[in-house]
Amino acid sequence: MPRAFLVKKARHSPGKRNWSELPDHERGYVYIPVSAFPLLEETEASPAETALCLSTTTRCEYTKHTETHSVMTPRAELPSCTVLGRPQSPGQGLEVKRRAQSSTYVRSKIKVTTGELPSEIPIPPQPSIPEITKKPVALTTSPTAPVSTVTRSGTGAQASFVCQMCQKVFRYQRMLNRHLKCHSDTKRHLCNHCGKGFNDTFDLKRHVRTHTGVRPYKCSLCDKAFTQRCSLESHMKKIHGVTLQYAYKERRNKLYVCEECGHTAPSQDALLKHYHALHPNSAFLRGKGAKGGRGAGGEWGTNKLKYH
DNA sequence: TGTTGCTTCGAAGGATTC
DNA sequence: GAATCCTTCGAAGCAACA
Repeated sequence: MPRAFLVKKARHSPGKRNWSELPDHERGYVYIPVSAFPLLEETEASPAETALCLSTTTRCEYTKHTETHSVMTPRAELPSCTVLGRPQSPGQGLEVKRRAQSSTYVRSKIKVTTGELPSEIPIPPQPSIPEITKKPVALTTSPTAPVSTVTRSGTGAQASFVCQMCQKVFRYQRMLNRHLKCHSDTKRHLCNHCGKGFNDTFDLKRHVRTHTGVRPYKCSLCDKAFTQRCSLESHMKKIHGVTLQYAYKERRNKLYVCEECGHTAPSQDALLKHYHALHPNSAFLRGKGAKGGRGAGGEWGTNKLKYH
């Protein structure tokens, strides 16, 4: 039984994961043994997880990264064959075994709400969020500065918005507004699988991949695939000694991911065609129809509860 | 028991859309 | 201009292994 099964360790990083630091009884979460809750195991193992097809490419593929880079970098190949039903390569046995073990562990960590499904979770009262003073005031970095007010100083690019909770400074009010959500225990985006809440849509989307098994980022040098790009890049660096040549905070090529099966497409149109061809009844397409087509699966898997 | 690799997620910056 | 979406960085925690 995984160690994390019954023990919930406290986070020691101040100001981080405050939501997780809430006692379980206050959040309504309990840990439920997989063995005692077989349905969980069944419902969380998506077809994508079991049928995720990984390329057997082992040679190093070099490609020109982008027009903006003159450096030749090994390409972190993105899966093009993550279609359901594709057989797995023979050399994948060990990896599959590891993943299976890993999956069991991951599932055992899943927290399940003791109450209703997310869509029926009662909306708690919105915690008070500090107001932002409209009147520009002098921004001071003095440790003796009052901390009970959110302040703004300067104008235009020089403007600064300070969080009264942690004294962090932001260039834009929208940044501060979003930051203030971090101090709130209320999460607007709830996972349909486990009920966990997130501040951001993409945080939820990313989290849902832990339930669906979608791993869009595939290593071109081995069979491993990852849910996040940084995981792949870390893997490439540590395992294969390949450091992708990107500038600090440089944007990578956008990846269009089918959250149903993990298939990746080079463009939004290609992704749409894929959805129409293989997942005509997907939540993605339903959302597209409802919204008139915005974003690349932005609302997929979300269960938004708007408080404002 | 310490190290390594992987998974997961908080949080902020920037881009896109309304 | 605000809201939303996406990318990116970094850190915590776990399993596997030497």
